[in-house]
Amino acid sequence: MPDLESKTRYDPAEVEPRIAKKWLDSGLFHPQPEGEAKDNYSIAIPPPNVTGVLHMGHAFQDSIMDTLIRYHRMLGQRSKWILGTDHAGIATQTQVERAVEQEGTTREEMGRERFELRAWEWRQEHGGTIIEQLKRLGASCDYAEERFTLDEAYAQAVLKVFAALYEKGYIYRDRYMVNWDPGTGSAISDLEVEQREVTDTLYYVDYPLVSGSGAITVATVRPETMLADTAIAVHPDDERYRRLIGEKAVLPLVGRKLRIIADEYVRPDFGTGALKITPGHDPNDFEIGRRHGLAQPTVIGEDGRITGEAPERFAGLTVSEAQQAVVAELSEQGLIARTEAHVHDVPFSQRSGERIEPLISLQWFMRMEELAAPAIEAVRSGQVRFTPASHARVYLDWMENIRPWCISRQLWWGHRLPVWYRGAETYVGTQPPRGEGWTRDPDVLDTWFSSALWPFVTLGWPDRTPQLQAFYPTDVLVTARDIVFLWVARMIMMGIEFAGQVPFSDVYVHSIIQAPDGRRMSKSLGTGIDPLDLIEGGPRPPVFATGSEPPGEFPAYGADAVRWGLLAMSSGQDVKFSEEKIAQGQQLTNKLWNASRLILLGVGEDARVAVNPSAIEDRWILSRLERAKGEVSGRIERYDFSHAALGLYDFIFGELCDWYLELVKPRLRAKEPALVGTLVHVLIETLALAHPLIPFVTEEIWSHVPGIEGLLAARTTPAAADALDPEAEAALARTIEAVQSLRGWRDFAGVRAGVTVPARLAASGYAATAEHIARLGRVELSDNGAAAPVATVAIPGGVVEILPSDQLDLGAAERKLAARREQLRAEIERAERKLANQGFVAQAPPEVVQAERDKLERLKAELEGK
RNA sequence: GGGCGCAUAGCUCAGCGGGAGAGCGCUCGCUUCACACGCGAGAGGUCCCUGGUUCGAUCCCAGGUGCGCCCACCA
Repeated sequence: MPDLESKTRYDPAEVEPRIAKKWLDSGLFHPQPEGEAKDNYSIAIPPPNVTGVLHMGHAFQDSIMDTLIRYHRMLGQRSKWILGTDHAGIATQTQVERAVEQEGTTREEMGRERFELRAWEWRQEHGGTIIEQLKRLGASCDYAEERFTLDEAYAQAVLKVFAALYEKGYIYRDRYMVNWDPGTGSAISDLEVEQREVTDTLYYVDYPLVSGSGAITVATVRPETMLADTAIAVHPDDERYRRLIGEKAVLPLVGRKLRIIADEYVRPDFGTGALKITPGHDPNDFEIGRRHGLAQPTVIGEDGRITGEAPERFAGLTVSEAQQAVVAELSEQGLIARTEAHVHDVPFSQRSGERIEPLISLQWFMRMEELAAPAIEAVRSGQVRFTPASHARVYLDWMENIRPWCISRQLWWGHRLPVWYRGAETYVGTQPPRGEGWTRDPDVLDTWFSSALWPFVTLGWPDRTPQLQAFYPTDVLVTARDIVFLWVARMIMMGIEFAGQVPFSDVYVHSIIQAPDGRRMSKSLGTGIDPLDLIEGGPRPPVFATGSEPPGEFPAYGADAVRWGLLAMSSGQDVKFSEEKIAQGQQLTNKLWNASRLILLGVGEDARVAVNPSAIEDRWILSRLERAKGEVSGRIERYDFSHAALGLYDFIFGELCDWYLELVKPRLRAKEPALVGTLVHVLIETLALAHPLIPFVTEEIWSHVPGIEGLLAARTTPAAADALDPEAEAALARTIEAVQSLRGWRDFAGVRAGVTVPARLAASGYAATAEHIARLGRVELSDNGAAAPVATVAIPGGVVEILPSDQLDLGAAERKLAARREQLRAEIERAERKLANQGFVAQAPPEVVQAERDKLERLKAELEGK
């Protein structure tokens, strides 16, 4: 145990690892699965990627969840934070592929079986990192029941769900237009596609008419796809082309004859008003093609190269090579009428960053309407609430227009589809089919398919486990908005369908923390930081540098400071990362540490005395503490973490330290028993109040409080709340204002810091606090009625008259006083004008009018005093 | 093309019908026996613009400007 007396600074680096171990050894984070979910409290962590490392978004999100979990645990609820990791199909497979290539081989060379083994090894090597980082942050997860989405039991549950949805007819196989990601060599879902603005060349290409009478010109940004054109479309009402409908044109370079068709989809005002139709490589053309019964030739393969369906000279070229070749040939033949630059949105893969190649592919899909219906109702009815509430509408809009989900992925790392084929037969089941000659589908499921089951499969579903009984449904899902559709919506649907209840009653959508320059935090952009570098000290990336200073290093702020700072940053909006807030958190921990030293070293060893407030300031701090408890708790419960954090800070700095501890120092030196009781009580309650936000420093101080046993983290807050004490609050508010006025006057009048000034109190309402005013305002009060005051200081309820003293040089202050008088006159005039306004006096609420009158009186009194 | 949000002190942000606040930064003064990662006192703001509602607008309404995000298959 470090020596309280010698440590004038709180040292998180020494304290935090020690405290973390204490918590882990205590078993506190692993609740027994007892009782009912409605009485217990649980949160399922959004499972981080198994081989990932903690980034700022995690640290932020985990600070929020841990605050909630610790808060509810201290309310006496059995609280479980469900922990685990996600296999993260594409992300992990990509990592392993890279590692394998370093070793001089490739995924293909290794073959599926060996590669999967290598991936499991990779998980062994790198899978524990993020869990250890969570512990360092102080996250009170249930580490004893860590789950993984590829665990045997989890995998079985996934297959069971797949088979059940197949039985219901929701899951089916189809040849359909998909988003092909050439980067990962897999289809991906609509949600994994992002639109990016791109400047392309728009080519105007002449397609000669079969009739020989000229040509029809189409505009395209993808000339290479013309190799798969099957028609030309115009708008039925377009006068320019009406006579051509039904005629044919020759597809250049290929020679195929294309019918000219009419379709309302075509926009007459874009390009030439004639659109080439490529059903195999464009989602819109695909639909048009279906309407008109067109063939769907494919000239771009899944490898991103031109296929044999195109003329031989193009086969094997990459898409961009093919574009060059096609444009060259068209130019040669004089078929490119003109070109222009065209800015438009183009789909890219969020996974690989490569441009999506829309193509027709045989994939597994899932129809969503039936599952969506009750999930829509759950939000409409308020069974699931979003915070901020605006997200509910976005969710509903998306759910009401939900489309089929492409769930198969051409990867090796993941849940392999429980589907086998034999000739024309298809078998779907959690166990392999009996009999010979079956081949299993090579594809795996979209990672989000298994994530969608997270809140109940982690608790043992499909078995009816005590865990499920005790902790499902969970209470709140804490997430960023970028995965509301990908994950949250799907969890709600699957939870209702398979676990029979919504998976959580609240969804808290938190802000996204951006880099200080407003860009998103990203390792590749150099705009990210490792939270551990903030906690333990580490390099400060250039974008985090302040001013023109070189970036240097982060100090070791400690986990509490990082947690508090992140909470203080949170809001409904996206926020820029602010190191100042972390620093403010550090100040708070240090302040609390030192305030506790003052108290604990002051009260001595056997200090547990009953709370028996004897002085007005004791009543005041108890009342203020009660208020702070109410505010901080209320804000945590409303997911308003920044105000919870700032409210705590204000109480500790602005009330406990700045005023109460200063007020009671003389009594503390005298070890007045009544004070000791109150002080220790206030310390204990403050630690408990602060613990969910800054758990380490509070737990450490807790262990120094005499007579205390057990962990603060395990303490449950006594229900009985002390009443507020308005009288004491009002008395101290006056006292504080009076002290501040005196200090202000001193500074203003140039009184040296060490000088105590003789004065006379000519004000009512200070019977209990005159001594405080004298000490903190540094005046010596007397009732010397004879001396004429040399100055007066206005305070609530009267004035303090400053008496002559050779320590004072008031001539130096006269100019300043004149300025103050001017200001007072102006304010008086403003107030008088306002009160002369009949509209104001007649229509404003009486208390507002009265407040204005009081203010005028005060101003006048002060002016007269000067 | 739809939808949402934000513009307040040098910086990051609170506030949201009755003459605006915090942290950091800045200025001045303090070895006041818990803390100089501290204490005390200050300076600093046409609360984006234009109209409207109101006795009164930073706050409500309308329009505008600027910035950001989400959704959407227009070559």
